[in-house]
Amino acid sequence: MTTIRDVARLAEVSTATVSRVFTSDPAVRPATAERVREAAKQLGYVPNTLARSLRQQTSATWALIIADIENPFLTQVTRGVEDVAQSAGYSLVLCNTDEQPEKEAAYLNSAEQYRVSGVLITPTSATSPVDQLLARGLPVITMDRPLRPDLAVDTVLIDSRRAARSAVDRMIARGRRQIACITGPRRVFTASERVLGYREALLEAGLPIDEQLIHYAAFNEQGGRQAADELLGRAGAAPVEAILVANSMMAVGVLQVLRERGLRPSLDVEIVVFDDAPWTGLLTPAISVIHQPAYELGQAAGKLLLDRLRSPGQPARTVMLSATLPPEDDTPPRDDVLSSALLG
Amino acid sequence: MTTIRDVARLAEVSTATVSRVFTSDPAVRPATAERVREAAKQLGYVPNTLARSLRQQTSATWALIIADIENPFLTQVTRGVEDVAQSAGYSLVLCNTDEQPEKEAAYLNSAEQYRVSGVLITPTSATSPVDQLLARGLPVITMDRPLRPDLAVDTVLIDSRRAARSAVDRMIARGRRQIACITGPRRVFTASERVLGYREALLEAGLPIDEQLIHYAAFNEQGGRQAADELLGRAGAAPVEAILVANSMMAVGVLQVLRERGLRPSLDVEIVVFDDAPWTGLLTPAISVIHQPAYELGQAAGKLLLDRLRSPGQPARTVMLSATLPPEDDTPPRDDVLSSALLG
DNA sequence: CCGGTGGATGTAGACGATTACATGAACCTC
DNA sequence: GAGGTTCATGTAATCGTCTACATCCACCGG
Repeated sequence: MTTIRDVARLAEVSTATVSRVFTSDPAVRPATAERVREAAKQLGYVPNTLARSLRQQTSATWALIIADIENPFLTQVTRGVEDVAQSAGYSLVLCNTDEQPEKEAAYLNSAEQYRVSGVLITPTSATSPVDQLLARGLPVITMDRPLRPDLAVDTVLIDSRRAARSAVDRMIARGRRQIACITGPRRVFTASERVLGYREALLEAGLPIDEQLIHYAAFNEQGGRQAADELLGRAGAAPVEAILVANSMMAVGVLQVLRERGLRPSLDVEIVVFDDAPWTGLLTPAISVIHQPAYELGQAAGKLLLDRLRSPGQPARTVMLSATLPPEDDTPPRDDVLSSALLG
Repeated sequence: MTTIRDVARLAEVSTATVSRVFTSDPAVRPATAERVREAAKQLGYVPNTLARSLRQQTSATWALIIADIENPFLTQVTRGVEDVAQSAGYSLVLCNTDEQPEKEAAYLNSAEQYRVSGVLITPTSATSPVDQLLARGLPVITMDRPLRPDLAVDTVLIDSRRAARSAVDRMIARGRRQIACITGPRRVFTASERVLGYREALLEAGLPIDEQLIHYAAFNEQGGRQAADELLGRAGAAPVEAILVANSMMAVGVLQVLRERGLRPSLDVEIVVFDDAPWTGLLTPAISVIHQPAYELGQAAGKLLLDRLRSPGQPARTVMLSATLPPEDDTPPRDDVLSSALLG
């Protein structure tokens, strides 16, 4: 590997001058700079970021720790963060925890070892071990899920409780009564939050809450499948008329089960899903979705991190984005609408 | 930041001993090691990976450069790579090129700066600038798309030409004649390869090839939508009876257009899609998919990299995985099948 | 002509770890 | 008990870069 010394020798200057050229120090005479660049090019010199970061005590890198790289919601969040990072000159190290606290702890630790300049995380739980990072003054931004309130970290959330509530309100208005909720692991904030919204809507409408209709499962297709199987397989129970599903991967599982049981989404069982996966529009009739501003969440998180890096002292901020339920169709789905849409 | 020196002082040993403890050198007496660990814990010491990598001239990190993080095929590839990396003790830096050669070049450059120990890439073209990395002896593994054959890099591919050919064979056997192909950018290997398979099938069946039926577009929903619009909007042309679509994101766009034009997938226009996105099974009737072993591709790539790190000298290898088209239903879809599946 | 000023460049000591080699103590053997 | 061996630990150089400070030189005003 060629080093700064090799370049210095060839260009007949000191290593300091070479370094100045590569850090764009204006004090170097243009002619000298040109000679250095020429030598570097000839030798194929590339600065060693490791050495630079070690010396400067900071690396222009952020760690982005997400719960599941296969979740389209989170990949969109990633895009948002990425765009902000890139435009501000930071690289991104992406870590995938798979919702496992142990993996998460390992990544938090390695973020510290790599001396990244900031960490953005969708924590697996409110008690994720970020204390040590904060104690060192390493900025942490939490996304989509809050951490313990005493930790004072910048936070970006989506108001999914309110969205869940509106969705269930609408189901009730349409006359549904046996309304179920399939959500993620209890420990995950957004999973519980969506159940809260669901409960609020029922309470406010004066409807009873049947705990049998609330299912916590893994935040993936398999989880959705399992929960739907239990929900729909209950002997002697009143038939389920609507289901609020907490994410699009679970929805795939739920819809598969409906299909296997000969139930038609929207017609026999109304389905509302968090996340607007593009395929939801392809079903006939299309199922309802709750749009979450994922890209914007990532962007907002990136900007909070930039702000904090610029002015470390300021108090922690929380940004709340809202999820939206598209305006209701005037014509509620009926069988004849289905046929015409499908056959026509 | 506490350093190895602080720990050494507190534990009353030299920095060498502390280092030995953290690199699990067995030559340290257990009692001493314990004292060191205790001191480290008390001070909250975390080794500085930057310094370690600088000294050891290698960082236990791989760069994974993928074309599109929102492509489910590639996120599955990522999972495969990740699992191999993790079990071998490597960290993964994930970079997203968005199919843009400039971004790709920037990431290749920064991989070099970070002194990663290997690079895995889905190149945006066969001429991606990996020469310099190879010249330095930095292992490069190319995935899903080959690089110039003179470069001698390890390669993992999926035989999508053959899969495309089988899919079109089947369409022909079912009596389709106006068969179209919607694929990705011409520059991308897999995009062109799928067209080749398509052509081969038509040629072999003695059918004419209509260049108007072949559309190159962006590898995303928008691209699929645009290509389908052009394809189906041609005035006075014979109606398209089948479409081979080169990935699942494009398929969403294509299916939207069909829907808008009142055409029923499978019935009016047979659709076969590369990648088995989970939602494809939810359509009625379900559309055909070509299963690509994405996770296995990632795994294979990771293993090739491990092998190469262990024995750098060996000649480059190419692993070819096969894509599979699920066995054909005995009963070709007909309207009555549709109704029973949908209503039943 | 002299002292001062400012601009371009060089010198050398960090940054935080690893590791070849040196050291010294303990133990063994004859 | 001298010499050899082994084991645990210490010393100090090194990885590649940045940067505070020193140096040198040209130029300027009086």
